[in-house]
Amino acid sequence: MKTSFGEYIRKLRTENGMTLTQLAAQLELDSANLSKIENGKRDFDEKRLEKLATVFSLKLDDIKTEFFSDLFAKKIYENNCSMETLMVAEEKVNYLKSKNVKQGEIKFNTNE
Amino acid sequence: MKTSFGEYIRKLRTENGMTLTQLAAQLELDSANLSKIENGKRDFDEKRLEKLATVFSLKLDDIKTEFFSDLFAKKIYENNCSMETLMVAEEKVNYLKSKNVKQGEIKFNTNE
DNA sequence: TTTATATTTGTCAAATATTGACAAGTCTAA
DNA sequence: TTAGACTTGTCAATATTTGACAAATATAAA
Repeated sequence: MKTSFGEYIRKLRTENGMTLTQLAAQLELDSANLSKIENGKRDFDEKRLEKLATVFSLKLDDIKTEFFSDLFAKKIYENNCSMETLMVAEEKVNYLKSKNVKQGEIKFNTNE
Repeated sequence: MKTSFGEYIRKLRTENGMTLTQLAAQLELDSANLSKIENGKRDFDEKRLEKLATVFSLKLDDIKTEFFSDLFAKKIYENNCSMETLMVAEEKVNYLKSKNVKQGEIKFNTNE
């Protein structure tokens, strides 16, 4: 968990004995760009998360956790955000979820 | 805390008896676009967070918490990420911090 | 109603950012 | 040295975001 997303991919790749060229082909991207991704000089494109999961037979959810947590951590670190930010984010997610459940189901009472 | 960033701005604005035009002028943006921001149809530009803090005499840290937590919550909600994502993000932030403290204290002036 | 102000919505070109692609470089192991 | 793996730099093509303006709607007071 304590790695950047680039390092995470590199680990997966080398553990499976693949070269940059081989993995890049499977992910349908340039090996030079994959190299940059692994070295944190480019971002991995969100739309390829599913391919990545397929190639390494991993659960998409686990890959997403790795991907988005990395995104958040970098933003927080770069912007010197307080750790409270994550707590508030959690509240907000729960709020969004409860708000949307009500929409989907029969709404008996609205909180607004 | 249970509001979008747009709703947060609107609350600040109306509580201070300002019109869209007035606040937009202070933030140096178009009032039509500020309207969209408040209604969640556009994103508030990160580079204006400081101006926002100044206008309402708020601590920049609090505004940042509101802003970034909103960003994260929306991403998590949209992508159906697990809540674990936030825990992992926390670990990663701590890792980035400890990594960089070490750089600052032990390593001197390495440019890589 | 009319008028003035406030807000919303649509659109579009300009400014930015991201991506794909390729060339040329380094590094390592035969 | 050669081959394969990897890295780095660059740039045009795409995509996204932004600023700006016009026009529509809403609200409230006269």
